[in-house]
Amino acid sequence: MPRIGMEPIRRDALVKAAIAEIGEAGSLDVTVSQIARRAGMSSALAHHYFGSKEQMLVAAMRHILTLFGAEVRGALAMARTPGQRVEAIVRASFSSQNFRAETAAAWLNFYVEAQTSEPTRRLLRVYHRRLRANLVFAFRKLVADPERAAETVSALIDGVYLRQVLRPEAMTNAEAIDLVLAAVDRLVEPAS
Amino acid sequence: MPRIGMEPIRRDALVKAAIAEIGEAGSLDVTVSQIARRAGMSSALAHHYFGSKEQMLVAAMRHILTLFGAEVRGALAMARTPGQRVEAIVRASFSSQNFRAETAAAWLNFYVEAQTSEPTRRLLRVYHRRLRANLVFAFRKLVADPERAAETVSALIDGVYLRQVLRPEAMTNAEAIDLVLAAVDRLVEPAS
DNA sequence: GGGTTTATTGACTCGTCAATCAATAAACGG
DNA sequence: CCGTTTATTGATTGACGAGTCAATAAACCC
Repeated sequence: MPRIGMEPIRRDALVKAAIAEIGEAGSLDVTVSQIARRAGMSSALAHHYFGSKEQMLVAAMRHILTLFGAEVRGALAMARTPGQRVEAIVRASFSSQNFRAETAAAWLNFYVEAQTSEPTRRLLRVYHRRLRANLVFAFRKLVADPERAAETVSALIDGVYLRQVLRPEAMTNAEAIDLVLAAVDRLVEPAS
Repeated sequence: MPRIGMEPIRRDALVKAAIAEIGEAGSLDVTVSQIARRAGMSSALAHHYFGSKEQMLVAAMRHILTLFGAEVRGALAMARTPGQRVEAIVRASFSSQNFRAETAAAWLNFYVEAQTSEPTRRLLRVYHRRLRANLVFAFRKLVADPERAAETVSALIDGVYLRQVLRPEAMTNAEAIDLVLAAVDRLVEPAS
């Protein structure tokens, strides 16, 4: 049976299965067996390709961050004015792709993991740095203190996500975008 | 050896030990044995008084929320104007008591736990509701849409906490208060 | 002061789970 | 073709941890 060149296919399937499983369970306490079963293979094979559970989870996280980064870049490419850049970032952050209970759950758990796993922490910091840099750049022409504005908006985004975990029914992604953009308006207007 | 009337003392010691242990580990994956040892007793005794690990963790969380609620109430009692009420809530949220890496870590883990534990979820929702009600009341005389302002500020507070988990050195509690109060000013000013 | 209640623990059970291994088999390469 | 590499899994190991239990003993109560 062994067709060759399985490695990338298997790894990919495992990463996707891991994300689905984490989202569904709402926790990182998912077993390698569960993930492997969902990806259609034995747990032994999962270990064969990833070596350890931690490395598998890091790969899953990297995958999510990559998708997210691509979405932000795509939205930014369309923006012409500084205001549009901020809006693009906010909209990408709450795209229906990203703003779902299971994705929020996965994020939350990565934060927890980051407290004890150095690679995870590094990855999350990279994401933070990028988001922040994008926001600072966008705010540079809009407000007196772009660093502070960027800090405020990114904290606000994270906060809205956190609430999504606890009460998924409380806010749609359109409402989330409204809320954050309204706050952005307030941050910007007084300076103009 | 058995002095009587130990129950409240033991329960109290366990709750405090649990919080300390969770904060130190940065995770809810702490064993009952660890907690019990820190509290100076056997794990069997911990089970005797709490029945299960979950109940112990819920008690720990309730304790944190009680302290937090008391602090907010105390600060609110001193406030005379609506603006002072908002400020009181923000300051209490980031009091040096609360705004520490280990407390933030405990919070974060309670959010995770809430995804699978109904009692935990209930408790977190109660906290959210109270904070929100306090903010809405304070904002009523200050802005056109107090609900939205309350939502924005509480999300902002949660977001700043979340960042504290990942980069405890990035922000002092004074800076956190500054950041949030500056945003509050922006939310309020345009309406006046 | 004997029976009941409360405090306390060491030892044990029972699950679970990450990780390893040995075995099987197909594909590949010269 | 035959030796090596790649794919794959069932079975097993080893650790760890929640919860239970029986046993000990002090305190309390009539």
